[in-house]
Amino acid sequence: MSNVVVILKRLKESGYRLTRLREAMIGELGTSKKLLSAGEMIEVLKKRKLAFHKTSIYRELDFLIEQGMVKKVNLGDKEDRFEFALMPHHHHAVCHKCGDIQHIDLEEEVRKMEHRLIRQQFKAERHLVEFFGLCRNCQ
Amino acid sequence: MSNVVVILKRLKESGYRLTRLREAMIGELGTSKKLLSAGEMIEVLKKRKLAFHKTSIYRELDFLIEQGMVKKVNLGDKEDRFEFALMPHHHHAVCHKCGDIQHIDLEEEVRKMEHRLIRQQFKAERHLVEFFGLCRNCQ
DNA sequence: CTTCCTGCAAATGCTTTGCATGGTC
DNA sequence: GACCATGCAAAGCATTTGCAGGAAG
Repeated sequence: MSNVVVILKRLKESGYRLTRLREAMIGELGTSKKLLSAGEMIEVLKKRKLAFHKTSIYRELDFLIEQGMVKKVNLGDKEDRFEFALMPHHHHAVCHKCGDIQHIDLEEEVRKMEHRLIRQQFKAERHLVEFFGLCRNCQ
Repeated sequence: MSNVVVILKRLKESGYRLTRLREAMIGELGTSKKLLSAGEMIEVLKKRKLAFHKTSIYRELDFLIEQGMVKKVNLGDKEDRFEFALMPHHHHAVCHKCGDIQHIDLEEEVRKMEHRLIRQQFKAERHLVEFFGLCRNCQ
């Protein structure tokens, strides 16, 4: 069952409504190859000719985060970006040409980094590990 | 010769002036244990009873970046933070309790990560690798 | 006394809030 | 019909810009 369906189902079970906008936003998050920011979400939905107000996008994103369905990802620019919270912890390789992202597993190397930090008496709890460059199609 | 002195010297040689505010800001960047954001710079200098206008802080930070003396570092929050550009590439271990930072060298592990990406046909050009946790004093 | 620097006021851009209306179940 | 969701207007906040006055050399 796709993440999109799982999320819609959970929200429904919690007594929340399945509105046009909510379904569209969750759908976009599920299919977009890029990590969308609030502004990009607004643009994408405008292109789909949906009628809505910006305010609702910000509110809905906050709502989805509160519900634990979505989480913020920061790629070092000022915009918060959003992705489903359901997937296991991972990192991103972001193509700066087409915006496409690959989800990558770097846990092994991250663990080594954390060990190095322990030797320096720093107890790591959270990290930010993201890469930017060119994807296979854009090289 | 300290970074602070080097920067003041270079600016002077380029025909720029050494004003109270400029010297104070460069001094703070040189001595702060935290990575300062524009807002924090404003607070710190206010505490020192310097008279100045916010605008000047933003303008001066931009100026120092243009001159190549300072660079922006993003730690995944919305605020840009600033540090001297003179030091070699490095990463940060940020204590979320006291804000203190350690500069760390993780080049070896980063190179391994980049190799893993190459195997997935992604050509890495830039990365964001930062850690958050507790420093030796705060554990 | 030149030209760099700064203060101030206002504009910008993104995000949030309050309140009334509308839509979903 | 109840209550969640949305539209709209206005407020907030960090940052930027234009212009005129101030100070470093």
